[in-house]
Amino acid sequence: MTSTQMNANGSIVDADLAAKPPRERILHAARALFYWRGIHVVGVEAIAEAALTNKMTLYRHFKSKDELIVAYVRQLAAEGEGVWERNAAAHPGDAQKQIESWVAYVEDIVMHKAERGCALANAAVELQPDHPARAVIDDYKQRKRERLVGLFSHAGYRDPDALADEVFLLFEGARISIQCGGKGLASRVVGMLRELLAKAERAGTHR
Amino acid sequence: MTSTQMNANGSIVDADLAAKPPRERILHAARALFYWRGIHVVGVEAIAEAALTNKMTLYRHFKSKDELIVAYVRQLAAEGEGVWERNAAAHPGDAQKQIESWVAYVEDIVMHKAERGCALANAAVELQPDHPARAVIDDYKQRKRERLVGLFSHAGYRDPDALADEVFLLFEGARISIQCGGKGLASRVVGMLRELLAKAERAGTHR
DNA sequence: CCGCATTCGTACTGATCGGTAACACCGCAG
DNA sequence: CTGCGGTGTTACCGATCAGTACGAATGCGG
Repeated sequence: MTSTQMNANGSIVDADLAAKPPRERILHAARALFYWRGIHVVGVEAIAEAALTNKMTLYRHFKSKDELIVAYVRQLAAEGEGVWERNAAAHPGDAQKQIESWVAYVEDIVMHKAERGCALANAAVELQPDHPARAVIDDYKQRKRERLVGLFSHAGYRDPDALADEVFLLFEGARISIQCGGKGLASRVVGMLRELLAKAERAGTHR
Repeated sequence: MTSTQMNANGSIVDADLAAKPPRERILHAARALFYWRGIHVVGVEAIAEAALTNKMTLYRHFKSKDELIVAYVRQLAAEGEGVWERNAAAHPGDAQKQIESWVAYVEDIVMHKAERGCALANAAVELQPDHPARAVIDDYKQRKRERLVGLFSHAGYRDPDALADEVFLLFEGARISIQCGGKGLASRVVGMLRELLAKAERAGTHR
């Protein structure tokens, strides 16, 4: 985890960024600009500039802007997977603890991060369905739902599929609602998730 | 309600479109192209062409592309409001029937329309937070939630605010999930809504 | 120290963007 | 018929887009 931050203007605040290899810098800059400003409104020149390099170097590492977009989306998906794996490693065999940890993670996301919503969902909105990055996004979202199902199943919930659907949709709805309507609505999703899980657990145990 | 349709390619299939005044045609074309392809990737020339006119006429009716975007968003919001008002007029004083009608409307949306998600949410994703259209979107989403609260309140549900939040987030999550992951997940939202309302109603009545 | 391959930066290409100027055209009122 | 507002057409503007040619700089093995 780096200490890199970016304000809404897109200017990068990262002291040790210059020390990293160019490809990493470019991906880093693309990530921030794509997220905060949008994929199609950001030109490759702006990305190269934010990465403390130039357009030529960018095209030496990425064949085209589309390929950079795919790399951007892949990076996001890989980080999301990493969160799940670290969570599983932190509480091995304890699905209930993993769930609680995930809810805390969601709380952090909704309250302090993701002020522009889910980067992958935003990318899906901006990209045509046949764009190669869309497959990455769809796979990630599906795998995320499957992880939820597996978690709820292991934790002994009744009907883990339905529970995962509901949790998934609530989370997605919260993230998309952050940018149209503010954080107030989305911040209540954590309480809803906790209550939903508590009720569902009872439904599974008092059979 | 017109019989206008548009395929994913953006070609307009509307016989009596040529008879309408230019401004209406332009808005009509912009709506389809903005929704299916995205706001920033569609140029004004393509819009004018789809509207069976040219760029000059477009700029005679809209000062700039940004103003056209605002008009596009306003049109969407106005239609959404119209649905609510017609629903209220169809079942005057009967909040429960209005809720059921709304759920059926959601089912229709999720199952047959909105294959690219909510047009207003997509616009919010594409536009910067300070774009004038964003205020229209935020207002609409907030009013929509307030309508849900009012409906649930009149129908006698306990804690209509919390219920409206949950319903709202589920619906928003379903719409954003249509385009990343397919219709399978989103189609289950209707059952979740009905079950959620049934449970909440019981909670309000067996006090 | 030199030689060489890789990387970098300037400057460019053709295309397209949003937006405009100038003018021909059409229908309609008088 | 003449005038006139709205529409259509063509050409253009400066800016910016994705992508590239090519020389300058650079690091590194010898």
